[in-house]
Amino acid sequence: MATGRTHRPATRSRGIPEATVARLPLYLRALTALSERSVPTVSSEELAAAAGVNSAKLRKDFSYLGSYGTRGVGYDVEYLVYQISRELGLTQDWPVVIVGIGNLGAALANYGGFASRGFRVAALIDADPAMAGRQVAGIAVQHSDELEKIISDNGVSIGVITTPPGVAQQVCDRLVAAGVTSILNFAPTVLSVPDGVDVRKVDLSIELQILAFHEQRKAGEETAGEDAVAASVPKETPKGPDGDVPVVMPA
Amino acid sequence: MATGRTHRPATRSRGIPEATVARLPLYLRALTALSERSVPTVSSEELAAAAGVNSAKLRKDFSYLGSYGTRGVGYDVEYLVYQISRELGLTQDWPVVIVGIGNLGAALANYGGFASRGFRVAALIDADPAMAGRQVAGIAVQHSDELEKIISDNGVSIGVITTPPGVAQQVCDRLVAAGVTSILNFAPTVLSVPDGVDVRKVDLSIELQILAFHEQRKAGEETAGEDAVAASVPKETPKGPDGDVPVVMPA
DNA sequence: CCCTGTGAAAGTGTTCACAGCT
DNA sequence: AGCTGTGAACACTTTCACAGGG
Repeated sequence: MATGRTHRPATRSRGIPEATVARLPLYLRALTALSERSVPTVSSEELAAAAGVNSAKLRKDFSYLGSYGTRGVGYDVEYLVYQISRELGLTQDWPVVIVGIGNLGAALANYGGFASRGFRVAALIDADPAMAGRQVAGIAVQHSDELEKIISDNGVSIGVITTPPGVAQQVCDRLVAAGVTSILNFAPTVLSVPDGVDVRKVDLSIELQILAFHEQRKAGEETAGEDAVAASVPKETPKGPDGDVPVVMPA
Repeated sequence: MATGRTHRPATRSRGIPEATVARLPLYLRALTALSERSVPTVSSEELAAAAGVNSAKLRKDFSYLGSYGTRGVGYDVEYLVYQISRELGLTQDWPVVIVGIGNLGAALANYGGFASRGFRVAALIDADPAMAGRQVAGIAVQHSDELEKIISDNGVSIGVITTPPGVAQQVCDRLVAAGVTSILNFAPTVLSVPDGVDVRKVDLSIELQILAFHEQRKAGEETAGEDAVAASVPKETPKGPDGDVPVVMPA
C-alpha cells in the first residue's frame, strides 16, 4: 500500500479486500461486547447495527472469510470472535514499541485497548535523556540509543512513531533498519520506506480539515449566498502572484 | 457520510469526490512547506512526491477544483495554497472544543498543527471537578456543566471527543443538542447522531489491528507452512460452540 | 419463513495515455 | 518541448435482490 509495487504475484492469499480488512476490527469489537454479555448468536442485521455498517456489507465481508453463519439463525458469537481474531493475526501477541514519549506517546502507552487485543507495549523510547528511566503507564522509558537492541531483543515488528515531525523520518529509518516492518505514524510527515514495509498514518489535523470542508458546505447551503462570494472568484483568470492573492495560513 | 440519507438532491456543489477531499490537506501541507522555502512554482510530479501520492492522481484531484495550473510550467505555490485553503474552509477560523482532558485530550490541546491552519481551541471540557480550573496548554479546563453555554457562546460547530468510551455517546448527544454538527471521535465507540451531523472516527487500536493483519501475511509468506496450520482449519464443519473453540481476547 | 451467502448492477476511485495550451 | 487537464479503461467497493439452506 504505502510504497509498494505489487511484488509477489498478487500477494497470494485468499485476497481479502482491503476495505473488508479495515472493518474486521469493528466487527470484532462489537462481537466482543456481545460475548461479554453472553449473547450466543447474532444476526447480520443486529451485528451490523452494533458496528455501524449496513447488513449487506457485513455479510459480503464475512463471505470473504468463509461461511461462518447459519441460514435462518445468524452467526455464533464466540466462533466468529475466534475466526476474526485469527484472520487479523490477534491469536498471537505483537510486541510494539512507541517512540517519542510526549503527551501523545504517553496517551498511547496508557490506552487500554492497546494492551488488550494481542498487542503488548514492549518498550517506550525517547531521545530526551531526562525522560529515560521515568515510568509511564508502569513502563520505564528507555533512551533511543537502545532502540536497535530493544527491537531485536524483543522481536518487535510493529513500531509507533509519536515524535515531532522533524525526527520522524530518521526514527523510521532506524526502526526499519532494526527489523520493524509495520509502522503507525502519528507525526505529520510523509515517511518513505522500502518495499515490504507498511506505513499507516493517523493525522489529527487532516481529520479536522476534512470536517471543516463538510461544515463549510453545510453553512453554504443554508445561507446560500455568503458562499457565493467565494464561488464567484474568477475561475478563469487564474495566476497573479504579482499582486494581492491573500495568503492564508500564517505559520 | 456517517448516518446520512442523501437528503438534498445530490448535496448540490461541484461535488468534489470524498477521496479527493481527504487528500487536499496533504497537498496543503506540502505546499505550505514549499511556500515557507519561497518556492514559487511546482510541477505535479514534484508536489505529488512531496505529498506521497502519484502525479496522475494529484492532477485529477486538482482538476475538480478548477484549472489552477499552467501547462508547460506547473502550479503557482501561493495561489494553490489559497485555493485549497478556501476549498477546505480554512480561510475562516473554526472554534473547536475538546471534551475529555485525559492524556489524549491534553496531547491534542498541545498539538501545534491544531492551533494553526484555521482551528482554535475554544475550550477544554472535563467532567472531573478536580480538573476544572487547571491549565492545559495554556487554557483553563472547564467543567462539563458549562458545555452547552460554551458551545453557544463561542459558536462552536466542531467538537472533539476524547472521553472514555462509556460516556462518549452522552457527550456526543449533548454536543449535538447544543449545536455542534461535526464530531471527531477518539473514543472506541460507534456514535449515533442525527442526519446532518458528521462524525469522523480515529481509532488507534483499529489501525494496529490492520497492521497486524498485514504483518501476519508477511510472516506467512516467508515461512509458508506455519501459517498452513491456521489455513487448514476446516473451512467447512464450522460451528461447534459445544466444545473447545479457543476463545482469544481475554477481556 | 427467516436469514445467510452471493451473483449482478451500480457507484467510486485510480491509472493510463494523450490532446492541447504555454 | 514540457506539463497540465481529462476522457476512457480499469479496478475496487457498495448495494441490490434473490436463490437456497436450515
